[in-house]
Amino acid sequence: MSGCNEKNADKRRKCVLLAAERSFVASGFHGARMAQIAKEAGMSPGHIYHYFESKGQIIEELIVTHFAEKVEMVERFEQAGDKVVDHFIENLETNIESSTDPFWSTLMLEIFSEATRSPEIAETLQKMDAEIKNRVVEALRQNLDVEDLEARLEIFIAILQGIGIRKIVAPDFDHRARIQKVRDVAEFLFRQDANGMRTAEKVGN
Amino acid sequence: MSGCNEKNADKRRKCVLLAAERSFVASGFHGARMAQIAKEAGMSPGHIYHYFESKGQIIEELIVTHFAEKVEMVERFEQAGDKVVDHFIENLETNIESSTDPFWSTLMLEIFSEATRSPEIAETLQKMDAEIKNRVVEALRQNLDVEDLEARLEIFIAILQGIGIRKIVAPDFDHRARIQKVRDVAEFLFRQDANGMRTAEKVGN
Amino acid sequence: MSGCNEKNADKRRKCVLLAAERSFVASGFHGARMAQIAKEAGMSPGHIYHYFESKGQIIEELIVTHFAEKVEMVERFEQAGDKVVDHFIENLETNIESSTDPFWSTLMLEIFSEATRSPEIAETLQKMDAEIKNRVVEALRQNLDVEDLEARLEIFIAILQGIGIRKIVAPDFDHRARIQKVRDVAEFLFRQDANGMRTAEKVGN
Amino acid sequence: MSGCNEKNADKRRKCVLLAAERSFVASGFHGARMAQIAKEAGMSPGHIYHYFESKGQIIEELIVTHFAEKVEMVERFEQAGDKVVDHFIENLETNIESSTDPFWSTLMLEIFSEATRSPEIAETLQKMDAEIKNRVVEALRQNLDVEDLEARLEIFIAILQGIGIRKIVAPDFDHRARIQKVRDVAEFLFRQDANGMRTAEKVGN
DNA sequence: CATGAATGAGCGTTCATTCAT
DNA sequence: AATGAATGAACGCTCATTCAT
Repeated sequence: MSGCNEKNADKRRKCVLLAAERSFVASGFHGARMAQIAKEAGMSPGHIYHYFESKGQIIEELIVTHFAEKVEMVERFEQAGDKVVDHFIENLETNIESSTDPFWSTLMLEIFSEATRSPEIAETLQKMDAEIKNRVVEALRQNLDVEDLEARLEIFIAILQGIGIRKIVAPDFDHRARIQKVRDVAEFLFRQDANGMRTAEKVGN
Repeated sequence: MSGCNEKNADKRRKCVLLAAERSFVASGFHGARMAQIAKEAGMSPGHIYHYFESKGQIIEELIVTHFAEKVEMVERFEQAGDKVVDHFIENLETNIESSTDPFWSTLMLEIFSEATRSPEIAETLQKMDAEIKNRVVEALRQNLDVEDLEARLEIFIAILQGIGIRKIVAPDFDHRARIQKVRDVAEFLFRQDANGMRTAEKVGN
Repeated sequence: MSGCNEKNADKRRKCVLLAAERSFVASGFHGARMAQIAKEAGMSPGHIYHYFESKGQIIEELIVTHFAEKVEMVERFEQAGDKVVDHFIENLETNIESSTDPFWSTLMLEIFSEATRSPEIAETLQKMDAEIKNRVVEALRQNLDVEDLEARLEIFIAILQGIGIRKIVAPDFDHRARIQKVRDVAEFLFRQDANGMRTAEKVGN
Repeated sequence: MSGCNEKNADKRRKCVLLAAERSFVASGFHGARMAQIAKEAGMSPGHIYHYFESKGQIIEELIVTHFAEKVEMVERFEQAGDKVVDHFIENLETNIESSTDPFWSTLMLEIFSEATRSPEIAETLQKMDAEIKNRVVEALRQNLDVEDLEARLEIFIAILQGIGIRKIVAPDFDHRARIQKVRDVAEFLFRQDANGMRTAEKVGN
């Protein structure tokens, strides 16, 4: 389909990863054929094995790469100092988009699905997920109850991952409305006053 | 393993569906073998084709069945009249549990994953999802802005589906804390005062 | 080529072994293709895997079977009591033929060749060879020096195995002359008088 | 591993043959990969095709070379005049060793094995074997019955080739004992007195 | 002369599906 | 209705060989 006329070996390798990614999104890990990936990468099936030992290795590398990108995203938050929450909510749309574009959603679905039956992939997944969460908690902790923060973050990540699924299951739904609502929930979850004051209100009831 | 000595044809058929379900949860749609399903159902591989035309048909039927169960759940809500939200939030834990137990999560993950590559399954999925959402919106609409309600519901479903993933990715996280936080968000999203009064508060700011 | 219309599973299995044997003789262990074996056995390639786990398993079973036949041959000797040597030399031609027909020679060559690089096959081979030799030594030991007997037997087996090769390398050589000469050497090696007493007796002639 | 920094084309060519030989002994004709041979020869896989048309050609040339060495060995016998047999038996151990060291045995096994499925290799093998035998017969004929001599030689060669196999199949057997016994058989086969005249002369002793 | 990236036919094997019984 | 032996197309992967540089 697309090919890639790079000559540099590293770039050719990256080429295969990109081709594999496209194939996996289109057909799933099991559905995508090495021949399809090869065609997509503009090389022969056999040559892929110069860069990767097996189809499984390509999948694993794709997973690791994807999580590394998420970690980078988190690192950008960390640099926001005590304005983390503001920075986070301001850039919510971008973050949601990067976490849930159909491409990644589909890939993540494959990964999650694969994790339910491959202990190795499950372990990789859990480790990476834990690292990201810990870093975010660290960035957000400030003067808040860490345990409660973790729970709020857990739900927020559930929303992000759930949104990825929603885009597949309900592709016609107005995505701007979706994001706006996520923003409301994010404010509810992370604004200091969102939790602190709520209790007070309840007292008022 | 389990088998099923039913003689009635319909029950034998259901037997296959249950066996397939167990196999799919254990090994995924692609990983589960017809031979495995047959063994689990206590019949020969060939005989499954008396009840189903193909493996794909079994999968499709399983999806339809699963959504029919969700519809039933929704119908129970509908009978709660104007106490829908109270009823819904009171039973939140049960609902979350039934929507996200590992068994269903895994199956749903398979279904979502399959939907990304099978247009027929994607269509089935979207239709059923839309029906459920419409029914819930209908039950909840009362005196609220329907468009906004749809968005809030969309996010809430995203949370439910996301929680299913979270249980797989972060199995060690305290699930009670997770549910408690979902309850908070549900209250934030659906309590009349949660949105109506919030505005007032904001005005107060 | 030949096929085999057996219905009995055990016989179908044997069918595959025979077909594989023919294929291996014709093309070697590596040269023979599963498709060729399947065709020869009169079944589909896939069906072979109902009877055997892999090509390697077929090879291994063939080797074990072959050696079992050799052991049976040895057992017939054991029953000859103190007439072992006479019985052995009288039936020399039959024994040589059964040990060196082109079919077995070729197969053994494959086995030996394979043994040089597969430790498992080498071990199987060495164990079986040792068992056969021990049994023969036991049968022949009588009142003779066992150590020397072992050496003579070793050379005799070398001749048998060498003859197998000769039939491949020098197929035009008069085989009767070959056998006659082996008989002379066998007499030289195993007749009680052949070593030690020989000279004296022959003098008596 | 070893490489070879020769610049002379002919020597580079020989380099490849030696590398191939080592690879074939280690992994067999089928097991050895062109890449392995290339690495061993210290050049690129592609460059091997400057010297050889194919892997098969390397194998064939190796066989021819090996037999040429045997011919040289025979030529040294020829120069011994009427002391051929004495010379031959005196040097028996050396000859056996050079004919049956594990390196050559393994290679010969590969060659014999290959001959069973490649008519060209079989023909080459048969021609060279015939030439060697004829030359030896010529050297030994003296005053003996040629036909019988050929048969005795045939058996002796069978022993040599069989011994090569024995070293693989029964590596723990005392090799000195093996050689001593071969010497006995060689004397039995080739000493003028060994057949017919033997008895009388021995009496004379 | 020399490289090594690239090819692609072909291998062993799997498994949804069929069909004789 | 029920079996399970049988099929065969298609997969992931290998490796002798080619060829642009």
